[in-house]
Amino acid sequence: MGAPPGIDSNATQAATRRALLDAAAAEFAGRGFHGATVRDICRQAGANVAAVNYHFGDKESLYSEVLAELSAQAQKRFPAEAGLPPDAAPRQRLAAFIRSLLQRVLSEELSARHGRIMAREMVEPTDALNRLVREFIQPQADLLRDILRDLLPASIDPETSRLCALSIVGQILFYAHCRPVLQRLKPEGSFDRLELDRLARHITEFSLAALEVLGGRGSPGAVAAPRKRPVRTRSRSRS
Amino acid sequence: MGAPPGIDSNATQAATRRALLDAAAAEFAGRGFHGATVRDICRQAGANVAAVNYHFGDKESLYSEVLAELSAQAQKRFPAEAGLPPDAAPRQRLAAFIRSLLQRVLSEELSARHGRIMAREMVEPTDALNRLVREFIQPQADLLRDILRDLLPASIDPETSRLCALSIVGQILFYAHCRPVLQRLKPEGSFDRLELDRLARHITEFSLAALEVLGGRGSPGAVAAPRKRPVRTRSRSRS
Amino acid sequence: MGAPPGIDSNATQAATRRALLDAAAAEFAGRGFHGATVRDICRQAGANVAAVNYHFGDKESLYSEVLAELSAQAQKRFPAEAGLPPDAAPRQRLAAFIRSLLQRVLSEELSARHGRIMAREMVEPTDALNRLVREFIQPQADLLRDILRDLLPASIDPETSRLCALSIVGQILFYAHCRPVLQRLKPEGSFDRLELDRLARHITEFSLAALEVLGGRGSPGAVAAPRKRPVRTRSRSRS
Amino acid sequence: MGAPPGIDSNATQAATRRALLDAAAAEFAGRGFHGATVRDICRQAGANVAAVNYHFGDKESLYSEVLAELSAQAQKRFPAEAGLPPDAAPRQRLAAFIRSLLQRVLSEELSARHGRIMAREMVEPTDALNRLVREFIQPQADLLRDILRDLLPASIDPETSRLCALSIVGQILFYAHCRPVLQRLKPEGSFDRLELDRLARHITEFSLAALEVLGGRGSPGAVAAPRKRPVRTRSRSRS
DNA sequence: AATGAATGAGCCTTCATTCAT
DNA sequence: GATGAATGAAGGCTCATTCAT
Repeated sequence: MGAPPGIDSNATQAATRRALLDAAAAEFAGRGFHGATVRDICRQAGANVAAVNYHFGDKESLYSEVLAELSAQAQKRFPAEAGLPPDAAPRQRLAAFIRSLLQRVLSEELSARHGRIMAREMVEPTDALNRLVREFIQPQADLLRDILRDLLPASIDPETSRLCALSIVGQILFYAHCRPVLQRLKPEGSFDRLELDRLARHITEFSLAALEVLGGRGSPGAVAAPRKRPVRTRSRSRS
Repeated sequence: MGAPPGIDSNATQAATRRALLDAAAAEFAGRGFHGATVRDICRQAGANVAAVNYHFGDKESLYSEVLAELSAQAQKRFPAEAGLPPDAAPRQRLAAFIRSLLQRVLSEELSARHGRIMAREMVEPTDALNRLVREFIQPQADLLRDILRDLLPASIDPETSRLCALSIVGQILFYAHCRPVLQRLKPEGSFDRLELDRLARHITEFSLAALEVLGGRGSPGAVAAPRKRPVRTRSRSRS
Repeated sequence: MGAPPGIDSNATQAATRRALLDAAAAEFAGRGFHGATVRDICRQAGANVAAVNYHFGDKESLYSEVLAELSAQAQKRFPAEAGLPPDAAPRQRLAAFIRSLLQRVLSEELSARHGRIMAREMVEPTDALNRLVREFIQPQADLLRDILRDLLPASIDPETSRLCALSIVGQILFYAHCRPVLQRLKPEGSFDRLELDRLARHITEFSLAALEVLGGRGSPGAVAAPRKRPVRTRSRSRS
Repeated sequence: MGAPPGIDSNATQAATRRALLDAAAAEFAGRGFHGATVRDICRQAGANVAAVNYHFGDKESLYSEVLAELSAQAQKRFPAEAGLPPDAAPRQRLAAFIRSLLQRVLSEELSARHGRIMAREMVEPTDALNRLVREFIQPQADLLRDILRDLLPASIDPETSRLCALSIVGQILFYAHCRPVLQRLKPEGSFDRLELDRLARHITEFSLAALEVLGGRGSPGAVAAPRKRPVRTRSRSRS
C-alpha cells in the first residue's frame, strides 16, 4: 500500500513474517494453540513481542495462516498424483493417493508439523478449520471419490462408496493421530522411509482387496477386471 | 453445602471426589486440558476452589484419574465381546470387536467424553497415556491380534497381520478423531444409533473382505473355512 | 454464602475490599479511569495484582463501586437538609441545600475525591453514571424541585422553574468543575471553610434574589412575602 | 498519497498538519486524551503513523495545539459582543456575553469539540491549560468584570462582584459540563438552536434579576438606571 | 478435614515512539 | 522530507496453586 520508500522495506517485512510463521509452526506443533505463547514465538523468530500483532493481527490469525501454509506446503511437496502418467490405471491412482497422504502426514521432513497441527485441529477445532476443509480437504475428498468411482462398479450404492473412502482415509490418518499410542505399543517401530513404503503398500493392498470383494458383490465382475476398463482421464479435469 | 465434620465425613469426601470427577470429565471433554479451568470444574461440582488440589493434588492428576476412569467405564459399558457365545466364530468376534470399539468412541451417552478425551490424549500425550496404554489399550490390541490369528492363515507374515489390525482400528478411530472434519464435509450426517450400525457393518465387511483376499493370497483357503478351526478361548484368559 | 469457617475470613475479605476501595478512590480521583492502573491500586492497597479482579470482577466494576460509595458517603456526611427543623421555611431549606451540595463538592476532607471523580464522569461518562443518576442525583433534583415549588408561585411556568433549579445547581458545581481554571485565575484563593461559607451565602442570596424577581414577575407578590406562606412539610414526605 | 518531493512540499506539509489537527480535534473530543490513539488520528488524517511525532513532536503537543486552535476558533466564531453597537447598554452586553459563551459551549457545529475538550481540560489539566487561561479565558473574565462594573453600583464589595461573575459563568458552563447527567435526567431534552435561545434568555433574566436585587441592596438604585452611566469601551482595549 | 481469600507468574494485546531508509 | 516496520514498556486479566484458619 503506497510506494515503498526503502528499497527492501518489503523484503524486511517479508523476512520477519517468514520467521514468525516458521517459529509459530514449530511452537503450535509442539505445544498446541493454547500451549504456544506469542512471546516464545516472537523470541524464537528474533522479533519483538508485538510483532505477531503487528503482522497478523492476533494470535489466532497467525495460527490460521500457519495452518493454511502448512497444508499448502504439504500438498505441494507430496501431490496426490505424483509421478503418475496421465493414463494411469485407477489402482495406480489409488496407490499414489494413499502414498502421498501418508507422506504428508508422517514425513519427518516438514509434515511432522503439519500432521501434528492437523491432529490438534481435529480435537479442538478453531475457526481456521473451516477454511482448511474448504481449501484443502474437500478437493482431496473429491479426488478420492473420483478414483473410487473408477474402481467400483457404477451400480454400487453411493453411500457404500463413500464409506469405502472413509475407510481408506481412516487407515492412513490413524498413523498420524495415534502415533503416541503406537510408539508405546511397539517402541522400536519408526516411521522412516522404509516403514512408510511398507505402510503405503499394505494400506493399498488391504483397500484394493476390500474394494474388489465389495465391488464384486454389489455388481459381480466389476472389480474383477479393473485393468480392462478403458483408461479415463481424471474426473477433476473434466469438471 | 459445607462439610459438617462428623460421622459421614468419609461419605462426604467420597461424594465430593465423585462430583469432581464427573465435572472434570465434562469439562476436559468439552474444552480440553488447557481449556478447562479448575475453577469451573469445582463450581460445577459444587465444591471449593481448592477441592481439586486437595483431593487430587493438582490439575494434571485429576486429568489422569478422569482418563483412567472413563476408559474403564467405556470398556465395561461396551465390552469387546458383548453377548457373544463362548464358541463364537472369529468373524462374529471381529464384528463384535468393531462394534464395541465404535460404540465406545461414538456413543453420545458417555463416550462422547471418552472419545474426545482420548483423541486429545493422542495429540498431546500426558503421563496418563502410559498407564492407559498398559491397562486398557494393550489388552484390546491383544484381543484383536487373537481374533486375526483365527481369521488369517497361520502362514501369514506376522507383520502383515499386525498391519491388518491397525487398518481395522484405524477405520474405527477415524470417526472419533476426524469428526470435526466429517461434520464440515457432510453437515447433515449424524452419529446416532442407526448410523452407528451402518458404520459397524461397513467396517466389518470392508475388513473381512480385505482379510479374505490377503489371507487367501498368503495361504490360499485359509479364510475360506475359518469355522473349521477349533474354537479357542480368548488369549487374555490364557496369559 | 456458606458458613464462614474461619472466624475472621469475612473480616479479612472486608478489610481487603476496603483497602482496595480507598486506594481506587484516590487513584481514580487523581488520574481518571484510564489513567489509573489496577497495578497501582493494588500496590497502594497492599494487595495482589489479582485482588481487583478477585474482589470486584474487573476494573470497571471497581470504579462503579467507588463512585457509588463516594456519592453515598458525601450524601451521608453532608445531608441536603442538615440541621433543619421540620418546619423550616423554604428559604432556609434552599440555603441548606446549597450549602450541603457545595460542601460535598468542595470539602477537602473526603469529597475532593468525590467532586473530582464526578467531574470526570461528566466528561467521560461510563456505565456507572446511569446508576449514579438514578440513585443519587435524581433524588437531589426532586428535592430541589420541591423547594422551588414552595418558593415560586404556583402559577409559574414549570419549564422556567426547572431552569431556575439548573441555574442554582450550575452556580454550585462550577466550583467543582472549573477549579483548575479558578486557581489559575486567582491563585491565592482557597476553598477552605471560610471561603465555603462565603460562597454558600453568596449563591443563596444570588439565587433567592433572582427567584424573588422572576417569581414576582410570573405572578406578582408570590415571592414578595414568602415567609407568610403557611409552613408546609416537605413535599417528598407527602409523596 | 505519498508526498512527492518538489515545489509544493510545503503545501503538502501544511495540508498534512491541517488534516492531523482536524482528526485530532475529533478524536480528542470524542474519546478524551487517553482514549484517542495516535494511530487512529493519523489514519483518519490519511497520514503516516509517525506523522504526529514528526509534525508535532508528541501526542501531548498535538493536544495542546488542538486546544489552542479550538479556543481561537470558538472565540472568533462567537465573539463575546457580537453585533453589539459600540454604545450598547450593559444589560445588552451581558445578554450578548451569556449568549456567545453558551453558543461556544453548546453549538453542535464546531464547539461540541471545543466544549468537550475544555471540560476534559478542567478535569485533567495539562500544561495546555496555562496557556489557555492566559490567552483566552482571562480576557473573557476581564470583559465580564467590566460589564458587571457597569451593572452594579460602584459601592459594591469587589468580592461580591466577582462572585456574581462566577455565578453567571457557572450557570452557563453547567450545560457544558453536566450534559451527560442532564441527558439522563431528561432524555428528551436537546440543545438545538431553540433550546439555546431559551437557555440564554433564562440565564440572562435570572442573572439580571439577581444583580438588580443585590446591587439595589448594596447601593439602592444602582441597577435601576444602568443606562445613564457613560458608555465605556471594553476593558480589553484599555489594558 | 475443608475452606476460600489471596497469590504471583504469565498471557495476549495495545500504544506512543523510534529509526533506517 | 516522510515513511512504516519495528520496538518495548505497560495494561488488564486469568489461572493453578497456596495457606491460615
